Amino acid sequence: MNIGEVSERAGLPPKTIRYYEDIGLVRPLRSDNGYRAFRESDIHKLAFLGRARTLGFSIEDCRTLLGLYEDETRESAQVKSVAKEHLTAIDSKIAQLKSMRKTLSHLVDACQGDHRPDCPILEDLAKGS
Amino acid sequence: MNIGEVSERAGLPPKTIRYYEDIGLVRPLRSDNGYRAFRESDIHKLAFLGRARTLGFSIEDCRTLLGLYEDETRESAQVKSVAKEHLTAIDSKIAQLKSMRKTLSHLVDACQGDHRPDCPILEDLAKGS
DNA sequence: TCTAAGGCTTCCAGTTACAGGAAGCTCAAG
DNA sequence: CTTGAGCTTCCTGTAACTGGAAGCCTTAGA
Repeated sequence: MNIGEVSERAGLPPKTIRYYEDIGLVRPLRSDNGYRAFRESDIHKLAFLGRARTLGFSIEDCRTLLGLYEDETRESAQVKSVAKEHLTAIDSKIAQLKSMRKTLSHLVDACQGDHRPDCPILEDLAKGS
Repeated sequence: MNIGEVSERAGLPPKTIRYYEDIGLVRPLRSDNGYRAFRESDIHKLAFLGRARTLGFSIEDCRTLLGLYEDETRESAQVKSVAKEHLTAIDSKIAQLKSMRKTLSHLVDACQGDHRPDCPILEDLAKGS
């Protein structure tokens, strides 16, 4: 199967698929004309990767997860460990964003947003909280 | 004042300060020995930038905000507009992270995390939600 | 006076996960 | 036989820095 169809079926842009091959996440065969020839197993892997990326896992995490997926001797604890660390990272990102959001929304509310130059947002940035 | 002291006073690493000069956010003078010579106004700007970055504004937003800050003829509506757009972006990032968090925490909870290979996390990634 | 340690300089590479675009080969249709 | 779509590789750019190398400047101590 050519990259175009794979792209549709796996839900990933061709550029991304080529990139994943570049970094060794998938290894499609090649046809005589030089085109990539994907097997069902490649598509399966790509879809796996797409879903892992949707959950926010880094490429390196994805590589690890894919390795574990293909390793019959894995222990679920290994998978869980990767996922838990990622969950922690997500939590701290959320906390950071919420903190930004809080400050920023106060400032936005305090700003008149009219034609005059006076602005609490700039004042805050200028002198700190 | 040299970059080291400015770094401490503005709370930004020297590398970052040099970078900000590179991209034209600050324009410190130069001493005869070639060292950067920062004025109080430079430090003030750098601190402003540091706080704007802490609130998650992009460098380009920071450039805009700094420009507005120094523009006596600004209208607060311009500032508010930048801030509101950023707030919206923050909100959608939070929403996205929360969505990831929800799925992922369900999966993590469902995974035994023991020595056996069976893992709901991998199963989910393999076949999608 | 010489030296060694910092601090400063510039410049180049690496990071993350791709996207855009150019130049050129291949294939299917009319 | 030509045209257009699809494929290939390769190079560049993105965001916002960080790390490191090579080398100049300054200052304190032996």
